[in-house]
Amino acid sequence: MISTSSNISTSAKSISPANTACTACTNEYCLIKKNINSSVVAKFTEHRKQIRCKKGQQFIMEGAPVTGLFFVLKGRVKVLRTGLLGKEQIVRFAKEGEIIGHRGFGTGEFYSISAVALEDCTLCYFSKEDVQAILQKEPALTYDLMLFYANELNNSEAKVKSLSQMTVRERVIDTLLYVNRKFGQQSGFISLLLSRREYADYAGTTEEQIIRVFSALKKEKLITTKGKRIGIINNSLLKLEISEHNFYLDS
DNA sequence: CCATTAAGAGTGT
DNA sequence: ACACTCTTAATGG
Repeated sequence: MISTSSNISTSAKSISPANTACTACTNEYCLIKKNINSSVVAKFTEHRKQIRCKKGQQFIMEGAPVTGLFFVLKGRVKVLRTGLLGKEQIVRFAKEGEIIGHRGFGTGEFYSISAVALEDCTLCYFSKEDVQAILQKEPALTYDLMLFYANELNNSEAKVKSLSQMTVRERVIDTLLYVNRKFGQQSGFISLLLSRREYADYAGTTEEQIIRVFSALKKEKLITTKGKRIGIINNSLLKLEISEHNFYLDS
């Protein structure tokens, strides 16, 4: 994808000009950015740290003590819980502007989830103490966070239902629609690259089942695949198939 | 640039 | 779940 010219980029990455202030941030979905006009929030953001994360890198470890809160500035992330025999259950996927690690607040001393970068990411980090202080002082921000929590709860309830009441095929379709809705398509394929294994970990099945359902859907001309890439051909038919479970949408 | 290897996608049992 | 083939991506000269 990238041209063959080699040594130009080597020096660039060690420089860190990019601790751009939140005021200059282009990320309109971020709760902090949304409330940046408050002077209290603006001051709070001075303590922000920016972290770069390579693809595959884990930046929150389940069971580790809670130290702070992450916002995704750029890139995509998977949030997961590890089950009994190291089997991982992907709880959700996150993109720009989303919050990771928010459950550790209040009584929680330890992270209940792990988070790993699906692509090269840059994250914004705030310490637990800073976040707790700002939430006491800034109702508008706290309210926005509460809305986020409510939405998260709705999603997780929907997920319980999908895992307990849907067939494998329906869960796979549900997963495809979710990822497609959230990340969209680019030139006919879902813009987020996931392995079959990761689809399985989200849908609560095995890799083999995912592959089989995918090839069935492919035969039925509902989707198309090219390597890891998945394209949705007939969105409305797919929706129809799970409509009796009336999933109401999460973003 | 090509050759070798490793990783992941598919399929049958 | 396992074994196997086939395809694609990564590595190294």
